[in-house]
Amino acid sequence: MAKSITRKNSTRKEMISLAAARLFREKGFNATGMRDVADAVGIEAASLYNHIRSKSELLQEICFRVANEFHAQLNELDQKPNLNSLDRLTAVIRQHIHMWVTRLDEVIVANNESKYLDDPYNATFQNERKVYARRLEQIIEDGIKKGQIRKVKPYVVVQTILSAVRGIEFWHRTKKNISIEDLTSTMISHLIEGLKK
Amino acid sequence: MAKSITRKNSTRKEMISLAAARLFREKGFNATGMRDVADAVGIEAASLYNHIRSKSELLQEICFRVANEFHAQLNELDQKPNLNSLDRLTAVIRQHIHMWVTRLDEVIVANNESKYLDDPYNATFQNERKVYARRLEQIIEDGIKKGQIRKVKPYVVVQTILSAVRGIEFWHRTKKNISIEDLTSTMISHLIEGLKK
DNA sequence: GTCTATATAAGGATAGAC
DNA sequence: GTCTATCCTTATATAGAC
Repeated sequence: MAKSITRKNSTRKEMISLAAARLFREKGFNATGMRDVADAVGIEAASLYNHIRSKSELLQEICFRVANEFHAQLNELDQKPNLNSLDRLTAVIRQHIHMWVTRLDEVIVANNESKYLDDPYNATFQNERKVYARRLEQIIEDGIKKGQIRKVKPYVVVQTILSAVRGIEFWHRTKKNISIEDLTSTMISHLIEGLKK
Repeated sequence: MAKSITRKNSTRKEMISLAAARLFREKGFNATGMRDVADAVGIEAASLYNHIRSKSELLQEICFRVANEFHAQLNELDQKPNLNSLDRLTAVIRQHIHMWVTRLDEVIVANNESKYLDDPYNATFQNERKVYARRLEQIIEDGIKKGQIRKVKPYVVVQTILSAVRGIEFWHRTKKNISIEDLTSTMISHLIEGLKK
Protein backbone atom coordinates (compact mmCIF):
# COMPACT_ATOMS: atom_id res chain seq x y z
CA MET A 1 0.00 0.00 0.00
CA ALA A 2 2.70 2.39 0.98
CA LYS A 3 4.66 1.10 -1.98
CA SER A 4 1.97 1.85 -4.50
CA ILE A 5 1.63 5.37 -3.18
CA THR A 6 5.35 5.83 -3.43
CA ARG A 7 5.42 4.54 -6.95
CA LYS A 8 2.52 6.68 -7.98
CA ASN A 9 4.23 9.72 -6.53
CA SER A 10 7.56 9.04 -8.10
CA THR A 11 5.99 8.40 -11.47
CA ARG A 12 4.17 11.69 -11.29
CA LYS A 13 7.29 13.44 -10.21
CA GLU A 14 9.23 11.81 -13.01
CA MET A 15 6.74 13.11 -15.53
CA ILE A 16 7.14 16.59 -14.14
CA SER A 17 10.90 16.31 -14.20
CA LEU A 18 11.03 15.13 -17.79
CA ALA A 19 8.57 17.79 -18.91
CA ALA A 20 10.67 20.39 -17.16
CA ALA A 21 13.82 19.06 -18.81
CA ARG A 22 12.27 19.42 -22.24
CA LEU A 23 11.05 22.94 -21.54
CA PHE A 24 14.25 24.06 -19.84
CA ARG A 25 16.11 22.81 -22.89
CA GLU A 26 13.85 24.46 -25.44
CA LYS A 27 13.19 27.78 -23.76
CA GLY A 28 15.90 27.95 -21.12
CA PHE A 29 15.46 27.73 -17.37
CA ASN A 30 14.61 31.37 -16.76
CA ALA A 31 12.24 31.69 -19.69
CA THR A 32 10.28 28.62 -18.61
CA GLY A 33 7.40 29.34 -16.28
CA MET A 34 5.86 26.98 -13.80
CA ARG A 35 2.68 27.43 -15.81
CA ASP A 36 4.48 26.00 -18.83
CA VAL A 37 5.57 22.97 -16.85
CA ALA A 38 2.07 22.54 -15.44
CA ASP A 39 0.52 22.74 -18.90
CA ALA A 40 2.91 20.11 -20.17
CA VAL A 41 1.73 17.60 -17.57
CA GLY A 42 -1.91 18.69 -17.67
CA ILE A 43 -2.42 20.24 -14.25
CA GLU A 44 -2.46 23.71 -12.74
CA ALA A 45 0.75 25.40 -11.67
CA ALA A 46 -0.22 25.37 -8.01
CA SER A 47 -0.63 21.59 -8.11
CA LEU A 48 3.01 21.11 -9.01
CA TYR A 49 3.95 22.04 -5.48
CA ASN A 50 2.44 18.86 -4.11
CA HIS A 51 5.24 17.02 -5.92
CA ILE A 52 8.17 19.38 -5.91
CA ARG A 53 9.48 21.98 -3.56
CA SER A 54 10.46 24.64 -6.07
CA LYS A 55 11.50 25.34 -9.62
CA SER A 56 15.12 25.29 -8.48
CA GLU A 57 14.69 21.80 -7.15
CA LEU A 58 13.62 20.62 -10.60
CA LEU A 59 16.82 21.98 -12.10
CA GLN A 60 18.93 20.44 -9.36
CA GLU A 61 17.53 16.99 -9.84
CA ILE A 62 17.99 17.09 -13.59
CA CYS A 63 21.58 18.28 -13.40
CA PHE A 64 22.76 15.84 -10.76
CA ARG A 65 20.95 12.92 -12.31
CA VAL A 66 23.00 13.54 -15.45
CA ALA A 67 26.26 14.08 -13.58
CA ASN A 68 25.81 10.86 -11.63
CA GLU A 69 25.09 8.94 -14.80
CA PHE A 70 28.28 10.13 -16.48
CA HIS A 71 30.36 9.25 -13.47
CA ALA A 72 28.75 5.83 -13.26
CA GLN A 73 29.60 5.09 -16.87
CA LEU A 74 33.18 6.12 -16.32
CA ASN A 75 33.31 3.88 -13.26
CA GLU A 76 32.27 0.96 -15.43
CA LEU A 77 35.14 1.66 -17.80
CA ASP A 78 37.56 1.73 -14.89
CA GLN A 79 36.73 -1.88 -14.23
CA LYS A 80 38.10 -2.98 -17.57
CA PRO A 81 41.84 -2.70 -16.94
CA ASN A 82 42.89 -4.32 -20.20
CA LEU A 83 41.75 -1.44 -22.39
CA ASN A 84 44.49 0.81 -23.70
CA SER A 85 44.19 4.59 -23.62
CA LEU A 86 42.85 5.10 -27.11
CA ASP A 87 40.27 2.35 -26.74
CA ARG A 88 39.27 3.87 -23.45
CA LEU A 89 38.83 7.30 -25.00
CA THR A 90 36.87 5.79 -27.84
CA ALA A 91 34.54 4.16 -25.35
CA VAL A 92 34.09 7.48 -23.55
CA ILE A 93 33.11 9.18 -26.80
CA ARG A 94 30.63 6.39 -27.51
CA GLN A 95 29.15 6.74 -24.06
CA HIS A 96 28.72 10.47 -24.50
CA ILE A 97 27.10 10.17 -27.88
CA HIS A 98 24.78 7.51 -26.49
CA MET A 99 23.77 9.82 -23.66
CA TRP A 100 23.15 12.63 -26.10
CA VAL A 101 20.99 10.44 -28.23
CA THR A 102 18.94 8.81 -25.49
CA ARG A 103 18.65 11.61 -22.95
CA LEU A 104 19.04 14.73 -25.01
CA ASP A 105 16.88 17.07 -22.96
CA GLU A 106 18.47 16.31 -19.64
CA VAL A 107 22.02 16.41 -20.95
CA ILE A 108 21.52 19.75 -22.66
CA VAL A 109 19.95 21.19 -19.53
CA ALA A 110 22.85 19.94 -17.41
CA ASN A 111 25.27 21.54 -19.85
CA ASN A 112 23.56 24.82 -20.59
CA GLU A 113 21.35 25.64 -17.62
CA SER A 114 23.38 24.36 -14.68
CA LYS A 115 24.76 27.85 -14.21
CA TYR A 116 21.37 28.82 -12.85
CA LEU A 117 21.66 26.39 -9.96
CA ASP A 118 21.61 28.14 -6.61
CA ASP A 119 24.61 27.88 -4.41
CA PRO A 120 25.86 25.60 -3.05
CA TYR A 121 24.51 23.34 -5.81
CA ASN A 122 26.12 25.40 -8.51
CA ALA A 123 29.58 25.10 -6.99
CA THR A 124 29.08 21.40 -6.35
CA PHE A 125 28.02 20.75 -9.91
CA GLN A 126 30.90 22.69 -11.43
CA ASN A 127 33.22 20.66 -9.25
CA GLU A 128 31.68 17.42 -10.52
CA ARG A 129 32.48 18.57 -14.03
CA LYS A 130 36.03 19.37 -13.07
CA VAL A 131 36.55 16.00 -11.40
CA TYR A 132 35.14 14.22 -14.43
CA ALA A 133 37.45 16.11 -16.79
CA ARG A 134 40.38 15.35 -14.53
CA ARG A 135 39.60 11.66 -14.80
CA LEU A 136 39.70 11.91 -18.57
CA GLU A 137 42.98 13.80 -18.46
CA GLN A 138 44.44 10.84 -16.59
CA ILE A 139 43.60 8.62 -19.54
CA ILE A 140 45.41 10.97 -21.92
CA GLU A 141 48.44 11.24 -19.66
CA ASP A 142 48.58 7.50 -19.40
CA GLY A 143 48.49 7.22 -23.20
CA ILE A 144 51.30 9.72 -23.60
CA LYS A 145 53.41 7.91 -21.03
CA LYS A 146 52.90 4.61 -22.80
CA GLY A 147 53.69 6.08 -26.21
CA GLN A 148 50.27 5.65 -27.76
CA ILE A 149 49.43 9.34 -27.83
CA ARG A 150 51.41 12.24 -29.20
CA LYS A 151 52.78 14.82 -26.82
CA VAL A 152 49.74 17.07 -26.38
CA LYS A 153 48.28 19.11 -23.54
CA PRO A 154 45.88 16.66 -21.86
CA TYR A 155 43.68 19.44 -20.54
CA VAL A 156 43.14 20.92 -23.99
CA VAL A 157 42.49 17.56 -25.60
CA VAL A 158 39.88 16.69 -23.00
CA GLN A 159 38.11 20.00 -23.45
CA THR A 160 38.23 19.54 -27.21
CA ILE A 161 36.65 16.12 -27.02
CA LEU A 162 34.00 17.09 -24.49
CA SER A 163 33.09 20.20 -26.45
CA ALA A 164 33.00 18.36 -29.73
CA VAL A 165 30.57 15.78 -28.42
CA ARG A 166 28.51 18.47 -26.85
CA GLY A 167 27.96 19.92 -30.30
CA ILE A 168 25.57 17.12 -31.12
CA GLU A 169 22.98 19.41 -29.60
CA PHE A 170 23.12 21.44 -32.79
CA TRP A 171 23.43 18.49 -35.06
CA HIS A 172 20.01 17.44 -33.87
CA ARG A 173 18.36 20.58 -35.16
CA THR A 174 19.13 20.09 -38.79
CA LYS A 175 17.66 17.46 -41.01
CA LYS A 176 20.79 15.94 -42.41
CA ASN A 177 20.82 12.42 -43.73
CA ILE A 178 23.42 11.26 -41.28
CA SER A 179 22.91 8.17 -39.17
CA ILE A 180 24.08 7.78 -35.62
CA GLU A 181 26.66 5.32 -36.88
CA ASP A 182 28.08 7.76 -39.44
CA LEU A 183 28.11 10.44 -36.80
CA THR A 184 29.87 8.24 -34.27
CA SER A 185 32.44 6.77 -36.62
CA THR A 186 33.34 10.14 -38.13
CA MET A 187 33.74 11.77 -34.77
CA ILE A 188 35.77 8.92 -33.33
CA SER A 189 38.11 8.66 -36.27
CA HIS A 190 38.57 12.42 -36.36
CA LEU A 191 39.19 12.83 -32.66
CA ILE A 192 41.16 9.62 -32.06
CA GLU A 193 43.32 9.57 -35.20
CA GLY A 194 44.36 13.11 -34.36
CA LEU A 195 45.98 11.85 -31.18
CA LYS A 196 47.95 8.90 -32.52
CA LYS A 197 51.70 9.05 -32.79
CA MET B 1 29.17 69.65 -33.91
CA ALA B 2 26.78 67.07 -35.24
CA LYS B 3 29.73 64.76 -35.55
CA SER B 4 30.76 65.15 -31.94
CA ILE B 5 27.21 64.46 -30.84
CA THR B 6 27.16 61.37 -32.99
CA ARG B 7 30.44 60.16 -31.63
CA LYS B 8 29.37 60.82 -28.12
CA ASN B 9 26.18 58.88 -28.69
CA SER B 10 27.84 55.92 -30.29
CA THR B 11 30.48 55.72 -27.62
CA ARG B 12 27.83 55.72 -24.96
CA LYS B 13 25.85 53.12 -26.80
CA GLU B 14 28.98 51.04 -27.24
CA MET B 15 29.57 51.10 -23.51
CA ILE B 16 26.04 49.94 -22.92
CA SER B 17 26.38 47.20 -25.51
CA LEU B 18 29.62 45.87 -24.08
CA ALA B 19 28.31 46.01 -20.53
CA ALA B 20 25.23 44.13 -21.68
CA ALA B 21 27.40 41.55 -23.44
CA ARG B 22 29.33 40.90 -20.29
CA LEU B 23 26.19 40.57 -18.18
CA PHE B 24 24.32 38.48 -20.73
CA ARG B 25 27.31 36.16 -20.80
CA GLU B 26 27.67 35.91 -17.04
CA LYS B 27 24.05 35.75 -15.97
CA GLY B 28 22.26 34.91 -19.18
CA PHE B 29 19.94 37.16 -21.16
CA ASN B 30 16.79 36.46 -19.20
CA ALA B 31 18.43 36.70 -15.80
CA THR B 32 19.98 40.06 -16.62
CA GLY B 33 17.85 43.04 -15.69
CA MET B 34 17.95 46.45 -17.27
CA ARG B 35 18.82 47.69 -13.81
CA ASP B 36 21.91 45.47 -13.90
CA VAL B 37 22.95 46.96 -17.23
CA ALA B 38 22.30 50.47 -15.97
CA ASP B 39 24.38 49.86 -12.83
CA ALA B 40 27.26 48.61 -14.95
CA VAL B 41 27.42 51.87 -16.89
CA GLY B 42 26.61 54.07 -13.91
CA ILE B 43 23.18 55.44 -14.83
CA GLU B 44 19.58 54.70 -13.98
CA ALA B 45 17.64 52.08 -15.89
CA ALA B 46 15.27 54.61 -17.40
CA SER B 47 18.20 56.52 -18.90
CA LEU B 48 19.21 53.53 -21.00
CA TYR B 49 16.20 54.12 -23.20
CA ASN B 50 17.70 57.35 -24.53
CA HIS B 51 20.31 55.16 -26.22
CA ILE B 52 18.58 51.92 -27.01
CA ARG B 53 15.09 50.93 -27.97
CA SER B 54 14.74 47.77 -25.87
CA LYS B 55 16.55 44.94 -24.16
CA SER B 56 15.93 42.80 -27.24
CA GLU B 57 17.69 45.34 -29.41
CA LEU B 58 20.81 44.98 -27.29
CA LEU B 59 20.84 41.25 -27.88
CA GLN B 60 20.24 41.67 -31.60
CA GLU B 61 23.15 44.02 -32.06
CA ILE B 62 25.54 41.81 -30.15
CA CYS B 63 24.59 38.68 -32.06
CA PHE B 64 24.72 40.15 -35.53
CA ARG B 65 27.91 42.07 -34.86
CA VAL B 66 29.55 38.73 -34.10
CA ALA B 67 27.98 36.95 -37.05
CA ASN B 68 29.12 39.66 -39.44
CA GLU B 69 32.63 39.52 -38.07
CA PHE B 70 32.91 35.77 -38.62
CA HIS B 71 31.64 36.05 -42.15
CA ALA B 72 34.03 38.92 -42.89
CA GLN B 73 36.98 36.85 -41.72
CA LEU B 74 35.93 33.96 -43.90
CA ASN B 75 35.61 36.35 -46.82
CA GLU B 76 39.21 37.37 -46.31
CA LEU B 77 40.29 33.76 -46.51
CA ASP B 78 38.39 33.32 -49.73
CA GLN B 79 40.66 35.88 -51.31
CA LYS B 80 43.71 33.70 -50.81
CA PRO B 81 43.15 31.07 -53.51
CA ASN B 82 46.54 29.42 -53.11
CA LEU B 83 45.78 27.95 -49.70
CA ASN B 84 45.02 24.25 -49.64
CA SER B 85 42.12 22.83 -47.67
CA LEU B 86 44.01 21.93 -44.53
CA ASP B 87 45.78 25.27 -44.37
CA ARG B 88 42.45 26.94 -44.88
CA LEU B 89 40.88 24.99 -42.04
CA THR B 90 43.85 25.76 -39.84
CA ALA B 91 43.37 29.45 -40.54
CA VAL B 92 39.69 29.18 -39.67
CA ILE B 93 40.52 27.59 -36.33
CA ARG B 94 43.03 30.34 -35.64
CA GLN B 95 40.46 32.98 -36.47
CA HIS B 96 37.94 31.42 -34.13
CA ILE B 97 40.36 31.15 -31.27
CA HIS B 98 41.38 34.74 -31.82
CA MET B 99 37.75 35.84 -31.67
CA TRP B 100 37.21 33.86 -28.50
CA VAL B 101 40.23 35.42 -26.89
CA THR B 102 39.62 39.02 -27.93
CA ARG B 103 35.83 39.23 -27.84
CA LEU B 104 34.85 36.53 -25.40
CA ASP B 105 31.69 38.12 -24.03
CA GLU B 106 30.12 38.87 -27.37
CA VAL B 107 30.97 35.51 -28.88
CA ILE B 108 29.57 33.58 -25.96
CA VAL B 109 26.39 35.63 -26.05
CA ALA B 110 26.01 35.04 -29.77
CA ASN B 111 26.46 31.32 -29.19
CA ASN B 112 24.42 30.77 -26.05
CA GLU B 113 21.82 33.53 -25.92
CA SER B 114 20.89 34.00 -29.56
CA LYS B 115 17.99 31.63 -29.06
CA TYR B 116 16.28 34.41 -27.13
CA LEU B 117 16.20 36.67 -30.17
CA ASP B 118 12.70 37.56 -31.22
CA ASP B 119 11.50 36.48 -34.60
CA PRO B 120 12.38 37.20 -37.30
CA TYR B 121 15.85 37.90 -35.92
CA ASN B 122 16.10 34.47 -34.41
CA ALA B 123 15.41 32.74 -37.71
CA THR B 124 17.78 35.06 -39.54
CA PHE B 125 20.58 34.42 -37.10
CA GLN B 126 20.18 30.66 -37.18
CA ASN B 127 20.33 30.87 -40.93
CA GLU B 128 23.56 32.87 -40.77
CA ARG B 129 25.04 30.07 -38.72
CA LYS B 130 23.87 27.50 -41.22
CA VAL B 131 25.33 29.41 -44.15
CA TYR B 132 28.62 29.79 -42.34
CA ALA B 133 28.82 26.08 -41.58
CA ARG B 134 27.97 25.30 -45.20
CA ARG B 135 30.90 27.41 -46.32
CA LEU B 136 33.21 25.40 -44.09
CA GLU B 137 31.77 22.14 -45.40
CA GLN B 138 32.79 23.27 -48.87
CA ILE B 139 36.39 23.48 -47.70
CA ILE B 140 36.24 19.90 -46.38
CA GLU B 141 34.61 18.60 -49.54
CA ASP B 142 37.25 20.29 -51.60
CA GLY B 143 39.96 18.65 -49.48
CA ILE B 144 38.41 15.22 -49.89
CA LYS B 145 38.13 15.68 -53.64
CA LYS B 146 41.78 16.69 -53.88
CA GLY B 147 42.93 13.79 -51.72
CA GLN B 148 44.18 15.81 -48.78
CA ILE B 149 41.43 14.75 -46.41
CA ARG B 150 40.19 11.29 -45.51
CA LYS B 151 36.72 10.26 -46.53
CA VAL B 152 34.68 11.76 -43.69
CA LYS B 153 31.25 13.31 -43.37
CA PRO B 154 31.91 17.03 -43.96
CA TYR B 155 28.91 18.07 -41.92
CA VAL B 156 30.05 16.15 -38.86
CA VAL B 157 33.63 17.37 -39.14
CA VAL B 158 32.52 20.99 -39.34
CA GLN B 159 30.29 20.62 -36.30
CA THR B 160 33.11 18.90 -34.45
CA ILE B 161 35.53 21.72 -35.17
CA LEU B 162 33.06 24.50 -34.41
CA SER B 163 31.99 22.84 -31.17
CA ALA B 164 35.54 22.14 -30.11
CA VAL B 165 36.57 25.76 -30.53
CA ARG B 166 33.45 26.86 -28.76
CA GLY B 167 34.62 24.96 -25.71
CA ILE B 168 37.22 27.63 -25.02
CA GLU B 169 34.43 29.28 -23.08
CA PHE B 170 35.00 26.73 -20.35
CA TRP B 171 38.73 26.70 -20.70
CA HIS B 172 38.67 30.31 -19.65
CA ARG B 173 37.12 29.56 -16.30
CA THR B 174 39.89 27.43 -14.92
CA LYS B 175 43.30 28.66 -13.99
CA LYS B 176 45.43 26.28 -15.96
CA ASN B 177 48.97 27.15 -16.91
CA ILE B 178 48.27 26.92 -20.60
CA SER B 179 49.20 29.71 -22.95
CA ILE B 180 47.18 30.73 -25.96
CA GLU B 181 49.92 29.26 -28.11
CA ASP B 182 49.79 25.87 -26.41
CA LEU B 183 46.04 25.94 -26.66
CA THR B 184 46.06 26.83 -30.33
CA SER B 185 48.77 24.40 -31.38
CA THR B 186 47.26 21.48 -29.47
CA MET B 187 43.82 22.08 -30.90
CA ILE B 188 45.05 22.54 -34.44
CA SER B 189 47.24 19.46 -34.41
CA HIS B 190 44.49 17.40 -32.83
CA LEU B 191 41.75 18.54 -35.19
CA ILE B 192 43.82 18.77 -38.38
CA GLU B 193 45.98 15.65 -38.03
CA GLY B 194 42.80 13.68 -37.48
CA LEU B 195 41.69 14.58 -40.99
CA LYS B 196 44.83 13.76 -42.94
CA LYS B 197 44.96 10.75 -45.15
C1' DG C 1 -3.93 15.90 -4.87
C1' DT C 2 -6.10 19.29 -7.47
C1' DC C 3 -8.41 23.37 -7.78
C1' DT C 4 -9.33 28.90 -7.37
C1' DA C 5 -7.74 32.94 -5.51
C1' DT C 6 -4.12 35.65 -4.13
C1' DA C 7 0.17 37.36 -1.80
C1' DT C 8 4.49 39.22 -2.97
C1' DA C 9 8.22 40.50 -5.77
C1' DA C 10 10.62 41.76 -9.90
C1' DG C 11 11.10 43.12 -14.59
C1' DG C 12 10.61 46.07 -18.93
C1' DA C 13 9.26 50.25 -20.28
C1' DT C 14 7.12 55.13 -20.11
C1' DA C 15 5.95 60.06 -18.36
C1' DG C 16 7.39 64.20 -17.24
C1' DA C 17 10.39 67.38 -14.39
C1' DC C 18 14.94 69.30 -14.67
C1' DG D 1 20.38 63.03 -21.29
C1' DT D 2 19.46 61.88 -16.75
C1' DC D 3 16.62 61.68 -13.06
C1' DT D 4 12.29 60.07 -9.91
C1' DA D 5 8.05 57.97 -9.88
C1' DT D 6 5.15 54.72 -11.64
C1' DC D 7 2.40 51.68 -14.82
C1' DC D 8 1.68 47.16 -16.24
C1' DT D 9 2.67 42.55 -16.76
C1' DT D 10 4.46 38.31 -15.36
C1' DA D 11 6.43 34.96 -12.18
C1' DT D 12 7.07 31.97 -8.06
C1' DA D 13 4.86 30.34 -4.41
C1' DT D 14 1.16 29.91 -0.70
C1' DA D 15 -3.66 29.48 1.52
C1' DG D 16 -7.53 27.16 1.92
C1' DA D 17 -11.81 24.95 -0.11
C1' DC D 18 -13.09 20.53 -2.04
